[in-house]
Amino acid sequence: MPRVGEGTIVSGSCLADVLGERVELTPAEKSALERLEERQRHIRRGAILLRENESGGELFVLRKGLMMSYVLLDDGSRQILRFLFPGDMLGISSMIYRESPETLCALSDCVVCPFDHAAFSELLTEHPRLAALILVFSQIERVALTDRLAALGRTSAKARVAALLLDLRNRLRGTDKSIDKAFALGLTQEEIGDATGLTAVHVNRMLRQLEEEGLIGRGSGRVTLIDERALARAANYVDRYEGLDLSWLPKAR
Amino acid sequence: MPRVGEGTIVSGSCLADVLGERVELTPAEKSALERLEERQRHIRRGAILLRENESGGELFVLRKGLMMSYVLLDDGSRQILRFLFPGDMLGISSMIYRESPETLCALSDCVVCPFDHAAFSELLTEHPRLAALILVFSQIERVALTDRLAALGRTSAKARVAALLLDLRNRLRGTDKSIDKAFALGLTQEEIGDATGLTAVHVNRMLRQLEEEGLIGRGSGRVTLIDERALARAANYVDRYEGLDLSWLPKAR
DNA sequence: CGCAAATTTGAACGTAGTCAACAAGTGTGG
DNA sequence: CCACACTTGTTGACTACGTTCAAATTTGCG
Repeated sequence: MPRVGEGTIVSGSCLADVLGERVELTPAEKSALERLEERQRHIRRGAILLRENESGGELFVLRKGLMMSYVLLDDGSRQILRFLFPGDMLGISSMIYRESPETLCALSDCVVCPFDHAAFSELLTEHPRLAALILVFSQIERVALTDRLAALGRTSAKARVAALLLDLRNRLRGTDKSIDKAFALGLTQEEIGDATGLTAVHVNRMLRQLEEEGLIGRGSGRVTLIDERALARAANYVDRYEGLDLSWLPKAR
Repeated sequence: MPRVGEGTIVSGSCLADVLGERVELTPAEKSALERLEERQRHIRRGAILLRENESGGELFVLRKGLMMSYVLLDDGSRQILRFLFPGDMLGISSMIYRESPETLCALSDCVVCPFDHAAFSELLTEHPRLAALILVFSQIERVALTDRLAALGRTSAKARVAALLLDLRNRLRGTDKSIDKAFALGLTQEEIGDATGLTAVHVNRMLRQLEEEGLIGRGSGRVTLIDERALARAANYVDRYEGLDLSWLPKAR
């Protein structure tokens, strides 16, 4: 994909790529999705796209980079809710609430495509099958959240860290097929802690322990999943982007 | 509402009641929702409507009673994901996955209305505004889950128990306006623990502590929220059924 | 190269878990 | 109507996982 500048229009749609992996999209559907990604905005690492309790006039499709959503509690601690990858739709919840329930923040330099509420609303009415697919992805996200809920409620620190590593790798592979066992995780241990409900100090100990047990390797900011089977076992991990049944989807328009 | 027997057809729709609180439904929309609740099934306390990893051929609307969804981890522990109240739609996730990611279980004697995938799919295509509303409720549920994720990841045992009590009361009040400060919680301390990621023993201590501090009262299976303000403060609680903006919804058909 | 951020490690502490015993309900069948 | 069994709730003593605090070390960036 060519490198593009602020505001440049490029063909293609990350969202269409993601949805297109699940169903064969019609030309009308593709062009409707492309329209959502007509505009683009480049944002820097650390930039906040939308702040908790502020109102968000726009939705976004993440086209490039890694982002996260989080909430701050009033003791100042942070809970990272979700990592966001290219093709993910951002800010649906900011649309249904007057004040956003979460902050959207870039973990690397990113490219996002903003579109407004009306465009989203129109998409839902004009393309019932896409509406259903958006509901499907909303449910996948919901189930992924319940997995994490169970992890925080009922599993050990080591299991949570292992689950995060597996999930991150799998989701990164979604957009970069060259990733296999090793990858740059692009998160600080502080961030891993805020995602898993642990302190940075304890995350460090758990990573070390996973390394000593031969489950992972580490070096120069990269992690290698050495014994994936054992990791998945330690983590109770299920890939929620597999095992889908979309046979019930309505006809495309 | 008259007491009805197995298979009896009654007018009205719990789902329409819930959605109707947010928008003015058209007659066509109402009748489409009523069609989902044509059949009813009575289930006993403790009955399992759908088991994790089994395939669910149907969706349901909960019409009466209290249910929960949970997952079991392979060490045998349980994480309760969500409590389900009248008007809630159950089993959407069992529709998009070949195997259900969660178990649905009745906490009291319940009445549910089963409908099939085709009926749901048809609803989405025939009524774009209802499709959007279902997406809205899916997002509310998602945000409620992120609140709980933050609670499990970053708050104390006492805060989690307080949050559960507040949430339960608020949701019960959704269907029974007579409930104010006192209510029968209908959960064992074991269940409260499985929802909050604690042990039953520790839940007991936290309830006692909340009682000793004068935040709640307890007696004969009922809980009274004495100092609601202090409870909400202790719990970081936000009611996610408030503060909605649905002005962007598409036109009704 | 120099500084700030991130990682690493150790020691002490505390929240919540575990185990165990008992009490109080709850429902069932005699 | 009571006796019995079983579930649920209550309490105490002990344990352990993860946190906190502090300091040293490494990394990465301007």
